Amino acid sequence: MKTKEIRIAIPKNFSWDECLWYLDRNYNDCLFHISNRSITKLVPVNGKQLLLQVTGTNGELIISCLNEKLSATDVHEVRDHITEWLDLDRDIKPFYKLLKANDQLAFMAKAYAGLRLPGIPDMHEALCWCIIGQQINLTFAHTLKRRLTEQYGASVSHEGQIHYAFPSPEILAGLTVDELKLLQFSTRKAEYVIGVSQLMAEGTLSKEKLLQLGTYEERVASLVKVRGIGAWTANYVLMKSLRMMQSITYGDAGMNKALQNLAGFGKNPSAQQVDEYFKPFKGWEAYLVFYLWRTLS
DNA sequence: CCCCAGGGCCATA
DNA sequence: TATGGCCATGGG
Repeated sequence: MKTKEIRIAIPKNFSWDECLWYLDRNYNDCLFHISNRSITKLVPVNGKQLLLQVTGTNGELIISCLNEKLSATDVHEVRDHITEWLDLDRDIKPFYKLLKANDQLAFMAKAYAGLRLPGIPDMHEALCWCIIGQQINLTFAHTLKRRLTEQYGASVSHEGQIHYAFPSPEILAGLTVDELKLLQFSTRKAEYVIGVSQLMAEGTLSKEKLLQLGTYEERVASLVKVRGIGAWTANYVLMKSLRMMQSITYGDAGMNKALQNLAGFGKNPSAQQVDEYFKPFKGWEAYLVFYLWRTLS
């Protein structure tokens, strides 16, 4: 069943080890498996759930599909998906130049050399993940995500292991608050997840519609109108799903903690303080947030 | 027992 | 507009 391997050349300033380390750090994520320096995950392509295995070697990423034969179109889509997921097309050298110009942050360019910002291409998944993660610790957030995914997500079994995809908007849109409370969602989280899923299932809210809005501010404003989406969630989603590099997750507990550790910030810095600190990193704010998170693990 | 976690809504003034 | 209570749960 194994199809021909797809190979993607590894760009400069990319480290597969850093990528693996970050994705595998401590939380037992339910949406991929890592073993032997390979990541295996389900990826929706052309209406199919492809079980892809990605391995980094010297100079290239090798991707194979474990459960389907790939058409030429599939191959093209897979290549695009992986490239976007791992942010392979970005030249991050300018970011490192900015890091090195900052005494407090210069160490990151070396310590985390080649670390890319992994995305969440599926905006529905990104939104739900944010809602789940609001105001609770990441360990419990991952527990909730796992329960939701194992209960309602599509799955593919391969060599004794079950691989899950995040549940579709249509499935979650049809749930009741009580069904999610059984998984230990709070009433609010349940309402938000169902509400967002309904908007996405009916097409009122979509990545495409968001992309049609020209500016960053318009996109934030559009997202924040939705119940359950505040400034933090909007920025997180623009960062991870639309890959907007100017995203700053204002109020983020992790980011604040890192700024406290590295830059002597107080517990709850204002948006203005954060903006001031980020000012030299124009166009790379999302990467700075991500590297700040990296210091916490 | 307390407080805080990769927040956001809602009531109140 | 600003502030405070509330939410579910686990860990320190």
